[in-house]
Amino acid sequence: MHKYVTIYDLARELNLSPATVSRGLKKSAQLNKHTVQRILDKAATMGYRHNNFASSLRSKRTQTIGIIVPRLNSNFMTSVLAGMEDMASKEDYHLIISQSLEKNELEKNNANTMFNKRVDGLLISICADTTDITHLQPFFDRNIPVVFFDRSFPGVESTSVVIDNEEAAYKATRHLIEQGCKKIMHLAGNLNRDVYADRLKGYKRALQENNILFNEPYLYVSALKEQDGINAAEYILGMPKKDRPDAVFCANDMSAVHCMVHLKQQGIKIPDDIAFAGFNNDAVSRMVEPALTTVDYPGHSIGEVAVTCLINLLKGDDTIKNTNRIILRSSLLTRASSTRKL
Amino acid sequence: MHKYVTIYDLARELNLSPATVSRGLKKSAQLNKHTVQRILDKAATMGYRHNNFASSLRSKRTQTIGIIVPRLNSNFMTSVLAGMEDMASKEDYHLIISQSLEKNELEKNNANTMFNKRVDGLLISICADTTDITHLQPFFDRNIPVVFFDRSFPGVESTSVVIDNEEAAYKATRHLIEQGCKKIMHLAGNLNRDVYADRLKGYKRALQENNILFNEPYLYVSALKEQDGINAAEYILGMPKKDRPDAVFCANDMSAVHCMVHLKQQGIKIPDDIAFAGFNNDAVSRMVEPALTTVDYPGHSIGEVAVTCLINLLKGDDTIKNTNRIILRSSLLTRASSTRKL
DNA sequence: TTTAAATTTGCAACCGATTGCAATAATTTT
DNA sequence: AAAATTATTGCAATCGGTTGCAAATTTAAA
Repeated sequence: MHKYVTIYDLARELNLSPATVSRGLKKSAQLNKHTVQRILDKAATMGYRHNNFASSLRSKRTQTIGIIVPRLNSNFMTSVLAGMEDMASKEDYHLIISQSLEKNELEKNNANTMFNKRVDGLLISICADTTDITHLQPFFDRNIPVVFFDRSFPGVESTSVVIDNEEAAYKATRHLIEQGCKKIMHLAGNLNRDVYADRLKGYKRALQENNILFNEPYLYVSALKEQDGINAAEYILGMPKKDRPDAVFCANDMSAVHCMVHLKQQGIKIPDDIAFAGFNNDAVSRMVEPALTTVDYPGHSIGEVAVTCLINLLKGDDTIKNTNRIILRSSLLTRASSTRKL
Repeated sequence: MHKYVTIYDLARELNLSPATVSRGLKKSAQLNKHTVQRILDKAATMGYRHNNFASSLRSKRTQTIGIIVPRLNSNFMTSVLAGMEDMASKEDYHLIISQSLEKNELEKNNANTMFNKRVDGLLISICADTTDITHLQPFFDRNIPVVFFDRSFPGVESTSVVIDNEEAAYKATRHLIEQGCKKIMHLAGNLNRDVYADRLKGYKRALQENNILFNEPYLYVSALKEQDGINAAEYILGMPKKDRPDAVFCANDMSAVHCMVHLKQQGIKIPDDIAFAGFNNDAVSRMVEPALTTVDYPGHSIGEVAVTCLINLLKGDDTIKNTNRIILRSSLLTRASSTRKL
């Protein structure tokens, strides 16, 4: 069982002081280049490893960014994380990832853990049933930067990195209208989350601009999970035939796919009877038949931008401090589920 | 901007020594219960937060478990993580999660980071192109326990938590045979990974027991990704009709679904022309039409067991040290993709 | 009541890296 | 050659808990 090599061990071997070794290991310019090289060489041969605890204890920096997401289980989220990882490692930051599973309780716990682990900054996409962000207060109190991504919290001062959900939803809905649909239903998510509220707005705007009245029964709010898609399908099937929608715009792909599949099993033709559009461009959107029209969400970029933004805050860049909303472009991917031969 | 409260602050306020406060905060039995309560109360009112660095520096324990997975992006993996999280938090351990994206290079980096972060133990599911585990040597050298889960490494001494892939594959294949299929193809993953090698073995055993000769062209090895499923479909379509398989057993759901969908688009009837079975019980298996017969993989349990096992090792439980393979039960979920009306 | 035993609490030396300031050594300048 | 700079390196305090051992206090036994 090896013991850990410390800067004291190196110092002894090299006849230098620990202070010099410490500086040498980070290639301090104030040291003789030759000395630096000797230190690095010796460190390599002796198998020295930096001790983050000693370092963080003293310097009060951890080079760690905490990340809290609702769920890791989506194509979108993994892209976001990949983008974050890319940027962070370039700047020598590590990530600690945790998921709230859409439960406020867990989100609180995670925030607490992150705080105790003394992350230098926090990236968070808040979960569905979060109604206040007092659990982030410790971060605010100590000026630990927090950046929201994807789902931000209304009225918060921190920077958030998002897409224009209203616009994306508008485009998707308009596309359905252009395909000749007039009775468009919307499967919305939890309207407390601005992403879903905004998508609803975009949907309504598209209707309005095309002189279609918003029809309350065509709004179906749920958690957008597997079962919710099926329930929505049942809801549609329960309507008198003449009242059934001729298109459904869903706030995520998961619910869209399940709804679609369930309707298909009941003999409904997609897109001819009912056209479909989703949101996220998850893998399932390409798997289902017909392939699902959806909004391509630039996950990787969101991740990169969020980390960049956070690191700028850590560096004390004030120009970013004032920017409290960064909006990235998304685009509509038109596929067979909504393409009608007019 | 608040300052952090330390045990010295508490000690001063309470007229106690820092040592006593330290013990009080962890409810040491050697302290007077009343004193402990006073300490906890004061800590709460003063907003004391434990400093992990100081603590870890001294105690050489971090209460952190490192986790390296190939990809987070699957139902199976998130279940595993949820299971791990459940167990770990019960024992006051935190998790650091990272993904190798199936790249050995990244896996090495991640292992290195974990090591530098001084995780108390490591849980790892090795990636597809890992051929040696020298990057884990630092852990072995320092007796930091490593537990493999799902995908272990052949010949390694560490404990691994897995399912009986051979048996599961055997059952799936036998099921296809029972449905009357005789020309059964197998989409295998990277055969360097024992999970995939074992599934191939189980497949072969089922054939053998039913006097079906293993036919080389019916083995298709790939990375089992989206495109690979499609390629496999093309491969099948490229065969003379009479040689085409009447069933396909895939080593994961992703490839199965894409292969199925692609074949369907070419007019092949599932399950009548070709029956399908997958592996993992991912969400997509329930989404596709017809729903995919698959092997239910007890992700949550694997996670729980792996963590329990690791924590036992950390506690120095030797009975576990000798157990170097824990095998969990899996079961076959029969769905429409393989059910033939005989 | 005295003594032994058990219960509580404190002392002080860590853990390993960081950093302001001082000291020494090497170069330049006068 | 002496003085002034500049380049290198070291001293020593510090970060905040932890823990073996001793000291002090309380309780039980004699």
